[in-house]
Amino acid sequence: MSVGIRHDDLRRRNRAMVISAVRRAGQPSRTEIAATTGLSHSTISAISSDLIQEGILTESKASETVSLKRGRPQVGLSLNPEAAAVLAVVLSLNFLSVAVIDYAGQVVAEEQRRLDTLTMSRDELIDECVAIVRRRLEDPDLDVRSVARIALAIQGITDSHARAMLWSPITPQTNIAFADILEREFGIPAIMENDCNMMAVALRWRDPDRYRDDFIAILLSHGIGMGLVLKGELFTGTHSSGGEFGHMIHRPGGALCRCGRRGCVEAYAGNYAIWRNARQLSENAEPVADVSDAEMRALAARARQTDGPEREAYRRAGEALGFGLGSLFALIDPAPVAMVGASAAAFDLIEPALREAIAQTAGGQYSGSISFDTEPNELPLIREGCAMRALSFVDQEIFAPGAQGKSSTVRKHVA
Amino acid sequence: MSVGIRHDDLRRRNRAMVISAVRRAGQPSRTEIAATTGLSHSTISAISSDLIQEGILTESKASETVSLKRGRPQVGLSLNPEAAAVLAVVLSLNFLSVAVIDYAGQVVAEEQRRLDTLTMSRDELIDECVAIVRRRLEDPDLDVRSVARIALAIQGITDSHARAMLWSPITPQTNIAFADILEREFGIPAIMENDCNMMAVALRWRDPDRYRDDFIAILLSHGIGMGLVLKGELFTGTHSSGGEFGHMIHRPGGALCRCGRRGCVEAYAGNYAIWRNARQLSENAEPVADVSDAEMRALAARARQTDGPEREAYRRAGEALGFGLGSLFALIDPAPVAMVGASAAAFDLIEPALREAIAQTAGGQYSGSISFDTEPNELPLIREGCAMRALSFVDQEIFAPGAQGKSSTVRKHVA
DNA sequence: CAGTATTTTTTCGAGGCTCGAAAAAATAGA
DNA sequence: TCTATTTTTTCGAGCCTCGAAAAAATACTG
Repeated sequence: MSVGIRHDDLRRRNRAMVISAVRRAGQPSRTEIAATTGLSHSTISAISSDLIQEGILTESKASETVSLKRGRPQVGLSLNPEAAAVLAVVLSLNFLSVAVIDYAGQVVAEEQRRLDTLTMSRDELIDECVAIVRRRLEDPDLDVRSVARIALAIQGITDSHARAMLWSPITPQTNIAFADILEREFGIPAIMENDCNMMAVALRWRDPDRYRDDFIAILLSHGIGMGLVLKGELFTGTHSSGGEFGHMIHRPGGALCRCGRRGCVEAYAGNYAIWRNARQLSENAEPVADVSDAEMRALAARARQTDGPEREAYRRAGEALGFGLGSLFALIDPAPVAMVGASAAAFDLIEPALREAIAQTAGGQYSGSISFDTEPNELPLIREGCAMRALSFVDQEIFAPGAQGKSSTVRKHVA
Repeated sequence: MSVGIRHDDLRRRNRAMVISAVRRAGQPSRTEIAATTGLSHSTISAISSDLIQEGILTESKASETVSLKRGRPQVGLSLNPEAAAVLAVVLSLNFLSVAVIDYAGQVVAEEQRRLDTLTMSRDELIDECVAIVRRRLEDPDLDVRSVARIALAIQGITDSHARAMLWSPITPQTNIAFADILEREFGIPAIMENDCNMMAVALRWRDPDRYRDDFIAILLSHGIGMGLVLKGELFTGTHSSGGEFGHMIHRPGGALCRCGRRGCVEAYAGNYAIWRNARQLSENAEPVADVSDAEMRALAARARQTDGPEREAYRRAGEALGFGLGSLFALIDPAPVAMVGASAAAFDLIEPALREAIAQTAGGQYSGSISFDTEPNELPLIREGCAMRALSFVDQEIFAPGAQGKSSTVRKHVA
């Protein structure tokens, strides 16, 4: 059962709320914060004065343009970029990238590397991640003491405690506790997140009007992934990152999937599946390890040109996605969908069959109202989500801590 | 964004927590409550003394048997049965029942009625519900002023605000705002809930060890329904009661479902589907309106006796349920499952194919650890859940109200 | 049976927090 | 320069929770 509210929780929670209001609004005045949080002006005044003194917020002569109004002008509050920094590490197929982000959310440094993740050993994989983080931390421009959090996103399944990668299509290795490893190595709290979940987090920040409380982000790539936000909360499984939309069953006993099972949505809609069908190979043909973006673009071009096996392959992908979404909508009610990843550029080929399939399912009654948006470039999205995730942690756990963490390293250096 | 915590919320929340602790534990002492809530002894003392004075809790010389210990004996706190009462109304196929439950959770009166729901008009349906409630409220043994809530459970889809039935298999009528109707008629707050969700609520109260934070209740009946608890919360759709497990797609374009679509899980696992397959009718055959329990028992008996079409029908039901659960487990991770309803008595016929199917899905890696429990009698479960739902409302909204509701009718009569 | 040990519950003062009202600050218009 | 207006801070009041100590209620002990 949930625990009672202690007296000191009050301040902590309201501090967190003020910080979060500032992060959302950018440069709100105290009055605006009072309005959005529902707290009184006096309380906001007290809390924000604390936060400014601690170096977490700064005053900035806000909205000079809007000072057409009479009366004392509003003073904008903004996040102090120097209050902390976080690292966002993204590990995907044959690619590793890291970005340093200041407390206000600006990227201050980054580095990218090509790897051969499929053939690397466990230790090589770990070493590369540790090394790229170390290089960033050794950057003389960066105050290492200010780095408060490392967030690592990976394609694949992570555990629900955000500690480890359990399984990933980018490597044959399994169960690597990246978060624990980085934490031990650098003494900085780390979390391990699923890439699609981070896409969803980023979409929420990018377009809060469209992606508010309930929406779905689907990654159309070599595999099929999903990030799901329900009732304003990232939806995760109880043991793992969950939301393995790509491995819902489309046709029992059907096409061979990369996961070794049969009939998964991915076995019809993943790049390898589209490629396999376009070449008219058997459904039992072993999934290929990778199909280049260029090759997929060529497939899509041919599909647009002539009504051949390529077009049929995309049609089947749409059908699988449609029935999958239909089953999903039976469980959670329809919501806006973002199609992310290289194959989202071919969504025109996928959409007709997808809509036709949804119309045959329980979600069909709403099928007109279901809207799709496409975003071909997943990497920036994942990195952005990762950064926001890490920053939210700093907001809540470090700058609005429970009694035990009152004197953290980070706070000291700012004061 | 969530709202700030005002100062007066504190007491309210902690009051609610104390009440809920008492409801869960039965007869806890103040010391026990302090332990489970994490609040100090002084706080618990203050709050419970308030609650006793207001007639919500009563002291009861607790645990006379356990008074073997030294020291001042613990005084048990329990819910005052007279503090309030709620009505639990359950409307299912051809059947209407109502129960009056006191604040401590004991049934004090009940009434049941057979109807012909499939042929009744909208007004007849509403009138029957209003009439049965009125008869209970006119009972001279009942203090009407103490009735604080009416909860109505129905098979079918309800809206997410718990106001209306949107669609139900028990009647051709749609969109009946039962909650609003009852509320207007009697001036008592009412809610409209989905039957399977109430099953899940009841299971949590009955066996909190097994059904704690994550579990699934599946109704195997004429149709297939589901109640889902995730992270300790009842899972509902954003617009409707959600969790329409029975209408996930098992085989695209497959057997004809009662909902008019094709290939739903229910079209293989609902009573009418089993009956249809056992008779070796076409998958396109119109679903029959009802199959009697006796007939289903006869089918099951034949299936156990000889390896004929009956056994095959149950096998197909198991397969559909298995693939459906497998897809569900891809999204939410495996969890304990309760199979409820008359067909749960035939679960021995269903289970082998079900497990075999799950093993072929993403949930398969855990298939050994997935445990099923059966409960053939859904009605008591639904009523129990309904009652607990209504009582929880009274606990939280009436006895631990926000500033506006401080002087409710109910409170006055108790004081 | 009186005295002691033990456990539960209440009492009481201290310390925090939020709130509303009033004051102070900062600007635009007259 | 003065006034109106809006934002922000200040200040006292009112709650709430907490810890420590006191009070209450029982079992053990000789």
